[in-house]
Amino acid sequence: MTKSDRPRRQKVTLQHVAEAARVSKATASLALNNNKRISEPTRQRVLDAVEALGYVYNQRAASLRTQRSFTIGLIIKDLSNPFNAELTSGAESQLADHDYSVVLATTDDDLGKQTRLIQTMLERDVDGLILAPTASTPIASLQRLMDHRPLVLLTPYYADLAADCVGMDDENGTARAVEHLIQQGHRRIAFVGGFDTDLTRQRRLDSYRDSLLRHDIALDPALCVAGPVSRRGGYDAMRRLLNQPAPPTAAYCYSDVIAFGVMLGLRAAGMEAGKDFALIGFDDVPEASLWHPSLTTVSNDPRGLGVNAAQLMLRRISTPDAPINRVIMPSRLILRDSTALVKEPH
Amino acid sequence: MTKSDRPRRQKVTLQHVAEAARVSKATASLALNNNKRISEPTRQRVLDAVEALGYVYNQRAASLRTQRSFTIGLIIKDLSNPFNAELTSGAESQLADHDYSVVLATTDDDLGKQTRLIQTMLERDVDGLILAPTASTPIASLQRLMDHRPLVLLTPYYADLAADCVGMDDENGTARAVEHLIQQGHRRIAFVGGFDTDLTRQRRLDSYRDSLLRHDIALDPALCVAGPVSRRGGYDAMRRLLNQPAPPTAAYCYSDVIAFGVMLGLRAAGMEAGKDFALIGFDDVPEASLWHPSLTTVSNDPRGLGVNAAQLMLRRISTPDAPINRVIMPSRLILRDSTALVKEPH
DNA sequence: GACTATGATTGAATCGATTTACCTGGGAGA
DNA sequence: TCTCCCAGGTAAATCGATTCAATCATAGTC
Repeated sequence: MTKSDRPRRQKVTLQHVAEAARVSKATASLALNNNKRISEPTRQRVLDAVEALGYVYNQRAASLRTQRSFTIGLIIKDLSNPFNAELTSGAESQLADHDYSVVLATTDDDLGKQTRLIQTMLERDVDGLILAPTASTPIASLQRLMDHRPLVLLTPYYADLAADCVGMDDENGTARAVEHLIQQGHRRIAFVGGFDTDLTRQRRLDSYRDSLLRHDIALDPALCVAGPVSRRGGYDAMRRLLNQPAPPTAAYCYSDVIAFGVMLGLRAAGMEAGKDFALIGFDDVPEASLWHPSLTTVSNDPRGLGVNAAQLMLRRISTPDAPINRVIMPSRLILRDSTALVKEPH
Repeated sequence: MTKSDRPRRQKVTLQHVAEAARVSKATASLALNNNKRISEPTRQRVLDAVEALGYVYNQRAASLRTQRSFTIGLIIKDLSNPFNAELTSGAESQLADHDYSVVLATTDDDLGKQTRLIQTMLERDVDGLILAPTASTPIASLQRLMDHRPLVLLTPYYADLAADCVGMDDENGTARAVEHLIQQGHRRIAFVGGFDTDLTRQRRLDSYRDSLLRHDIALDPALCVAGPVSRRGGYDAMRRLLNQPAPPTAAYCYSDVIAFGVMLGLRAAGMEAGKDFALIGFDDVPEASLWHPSLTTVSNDPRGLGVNAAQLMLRRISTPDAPINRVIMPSRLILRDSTALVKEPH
C-alpha cells in the first residue's frame, strides 16, 4: 500500500524526534525552546529531525504542564451585528499578533446560554475571558468568574466590579447628539430603541434626560419608546410615534440599525429624514455614510474597542496584580445629511 | 485574610474530588462520564463532591488521552465582510449545538498568514479545520493538510481535491442575473470587481461570458474591470467605465459591496441605478434590500453555508470513511429596484 | 461448601509535552 | 596529581484526565 488506507492521525511525537536525532526527549524539548544549554550542533540535529519527520508541536500536551493554553475566550452576543463583527475582528488580530488563539462563542443575549458557554470556556482552560455580558448577568457571578480567570468586560457598566473593561463614552456621545438637535431648535426629541434591561441603554437614556433638562425641556415619556435593536424595531417605533397626537420632530436612536428602520418608517409616512425630521443614530456603522440620506451618528471605533480589550487582557495576563483598567473610548458626533435641515421646525 | 491575596488559579482536580467522595480517581472519572458500571449511590457521592469543591472539568487534560479536543478551527479571510460574519455565526452555533468550540482566525487573504494559522491550528490540536482558502493556495498543501485532519473547504473550486466542501451556485446565479439584463434589452453589460486570482470570480466571469454568447453578444474586455472587493473598488471601477467611449448600460457586480460603490459612482456622474442604468449584485447582504434604490442581487444564504460546513465537518468526524460531499447551495435572483427601469435603454 | 457469575471498584499505564535535579567527562587552578 | 567547575546532556517526575486489566465482595447455582 502507498501510505495508509485512510489518512490517519499523525503520530509523530517529540519522542520520535529525539530518537531520530539520537538525543533524549528532554534535550529535544530544550533544543526546540532555544534553551542555551544545548549546543548548536545538537540543536541543528533536532531541527533536522523535526523537518525530516514532519513533526508538529502539540501545544495541548505542553499546556498541561505549563498551565498556559495561549487561548482567549471571546463571548459576544451576536455576530450578525456588524459592530460586533468589527470588534471581534480587532480583538482576534491583536491577540493573534501575540500568539494567542481566540475561541469564539455567541450568547444571543441569553443568560442561560452565556452561563453554559462560560463553563465550557473554563473547561477548555482558556487563559482569559473577554465577555460582553448579557443584560441580566448578576454581578456576583462575574465576581466568581474573576477568581478563576482574567476577565475583560466589553461594557463599562459594572462600576461595582473591580474588573478591567472597555466601553464607549455613551454619556458624552449622547449629550452631543441631543445638544445638536436642541441647537437646531428641536424641542420634541424622541429616544428610540433598546430594552430597559440593557444597562448601556439606561445610561444613554439618563444622559438624554439630563441634556434635555439642561435646556429646561421636560422629558416626555411618550417620546421614549423601547424595542428590539433592529431595522424592524426602528420602523415599528416610528410608526407608533408618528401616530401620536403630538409627534416628535427629531429622534435620537439607540443604534444606527434602529435609525435605518426609523428612516424607512418616515418614508412610509411620506416624510424624509434631513428634510421633515432630524435623525441621529449611534455606532457609525459603514452603511451610515452611504445610506440615503446619510446618517448623522455618534461614532465609535468598534475595531478599536476589540483591540483595546485584547490589550487589557494581555496586560492582565502578564502582570496579574496591575491595578484595574477601565478604558473609555471617546465618541464623536459625525454630522451628515439626516440632520441637515436648515429651516426651523414648526 | 479572606480567601486569598490575589485570585489564584483554581487547583481543584479530579483527584481532590475522588478523595472527598472517598473513591478512587478512576471511579470518579467513570462516575462523571455516566458509566453504568458505577452504582447510583457512589455516583451521587461524586457529584456532591464536585458541587462542594467547585470542581471544573479539564477538557484539555482529558483530550490528551482521548485524542479529541472537541474544537474546530475556522479560518476565513475577513470578518468585516458581513457575508463572512453570517457564515461564521452559522457555523459557530451549529458546532456549539454539538458541544464543539470554534477557534477563529482570519487570513486577510494572505497566503503566508494562512500557512502560519494552519500550523497554529494543528499545534492547538483541533479536531478539524473549516477553511476558506486564500486565492493562491496550492492544492498540494491542502492535500497534505487532509492527511492530518478532517478538512471542509468553503469554496467549491478545488475539483481535483477529494475534499468535503460547500459553495454557492455561482454559475446558475450568474446566468440568471445576466439573462435578466439581456432580457431587459441590455447589450453592453459590464462585469465589475474582484481579482483574477480569485477562483470564484473566474467561475462567475466564465458564466457571464457563456450567457452573453448564448445571445450572440461578444464579450468586450473593456467592460470587464477587476478591482478590490469594497465600495471604493466599485466606485473607482464605475468612474472608469463611464469615461469610456462606449460605456455600459448595465453592470453585474462580483458582490453587493461592489455594487454599492457602483451606485455611488453612478450618482457622482448624475445617474441613478434603476433609472439610467441597471445594476445587479451578488450576496444579498441585509443592506441590499434597504439601500436606495434597493439592489437586485443574487441571493445566497451565508448562514446556511456556515451551518452546512459545520454539518459536513461533524459527519466527517463521526464517519471518517464516508464518501466526500460537495454541497452547492442554490442561488436565486432577487428582483428589486436597481433593475426596475422599464424604458428600453438607448 | 465449593465454584462461578456478576457487579462495583481500583491500581497503574497512558497521552505528549516541560522541567528539575542529577550525571559525566574534560580542562583550569593549586 | 587532586579538586572543583562547567558545559552539555539525561532520567524521571509532573501536569489532569481516561481506561484496561485486575481485584474484591456478594449472590446464585448445584
